Amino acid sequence: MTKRNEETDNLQPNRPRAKPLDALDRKILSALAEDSTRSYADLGREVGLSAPAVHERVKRLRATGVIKRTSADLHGPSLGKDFLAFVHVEAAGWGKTEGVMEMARLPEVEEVHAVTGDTGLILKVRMDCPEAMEGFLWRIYDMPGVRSTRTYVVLSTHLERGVQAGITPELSQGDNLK
Amino acid sequence: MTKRNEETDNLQPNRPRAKPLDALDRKILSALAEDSTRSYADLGREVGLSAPAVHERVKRLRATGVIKRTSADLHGPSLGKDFLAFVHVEAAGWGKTEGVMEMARLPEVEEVHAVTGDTGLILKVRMDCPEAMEGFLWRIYDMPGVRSTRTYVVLSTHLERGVQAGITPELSQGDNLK
DNA sequence: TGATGTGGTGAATGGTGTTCAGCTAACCAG
DNA sequence: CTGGTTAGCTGAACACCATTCACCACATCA
Repeated sequence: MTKRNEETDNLQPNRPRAKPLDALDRKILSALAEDSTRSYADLGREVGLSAPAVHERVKRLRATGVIKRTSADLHGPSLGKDFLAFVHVEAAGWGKTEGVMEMARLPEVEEVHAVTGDTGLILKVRMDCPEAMEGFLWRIYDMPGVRSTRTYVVLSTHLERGVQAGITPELSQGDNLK
Repeated sequence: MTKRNEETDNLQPNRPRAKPLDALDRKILSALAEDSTRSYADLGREVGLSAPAVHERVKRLRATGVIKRTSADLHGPSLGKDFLAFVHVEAAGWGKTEGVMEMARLPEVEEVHAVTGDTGLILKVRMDCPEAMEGFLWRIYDMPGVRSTRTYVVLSTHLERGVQAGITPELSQGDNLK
């Protein structure tokens, strides 16, 4: 029944961050990042807490935006999207303006990043077939300011996962020692 | 409890695919990709089915691998991972051998793709700070066969989402007409 | 036409999410 | 040192939801 509060996702670094995430939080996050269908009782058994305690923490992690959302990860090829590519876009003079939002609206686009280096924008796009790619690139070129693109077609994906919680102690420099 | 069966992800188009995914399946998938905490009764109300019917379909979609898993999407900066980058790796003579698996074991690495174009491998990596990036690149260079790398530091992310179900009818060319 | 299988429904049930009152320990002010 | 306040955990209670089941409708096919 969780409401969709996705507007606070990665736009703001999340305002109401009061608690600095202790080791138990990280364990819970790590487990939920792997499989969010596990019961609170189950998680509690693993980290040494009661079910309501785990529930309380997860609720807080959601509210503070540490858990952006919980989603089903779909298999591209099963949905007819056999074609994955990264597209580097070189555009003139729009930092985070209209053009970026326009790209984000295209259903093929999964990621849009502004980057340093020999390009300005990196897009991750997934679609049916190479022909669809051609049409997609035309649409990109139609956008004002787009100078050039470079496409990297993915031949095989060997790893594709979300943000890792990272339970290694050296990652957090003052959390669980209290 | 889901094991990491990422090696069968888009290498095979998934074996036990019997059903060709009708429009209702896509609606359900689209909804679950947005928010997998919604109840079956709720989903059923949206697509016009009873709760057990939706449950049956979701169970099948899981079994056939269309739903790879359901996971909590974490917020990098809240976990101390403020630094995101794409690394292009040029390596000599290993297609999908040991080196790729070695990279996938590094906790900073979120994605590994073999691509066409002026590079061989694209890595998506997330870590604490630029200093960590330096150490990471050293480890990459230590791997046998690595010739060169090119790093694109992400300045801002404007979109980051999973595979879209794509309910637009023209995407599937012969699915729901039976 | 009758057998078979697929996929749906509504009702029943067991498990899980969720709430609540109370307990404990830490912290702070007096 | 002591009393008040707060944060966070626990076990019990409750409501809701996932899951199962028997039954049914419809399409397919011998």
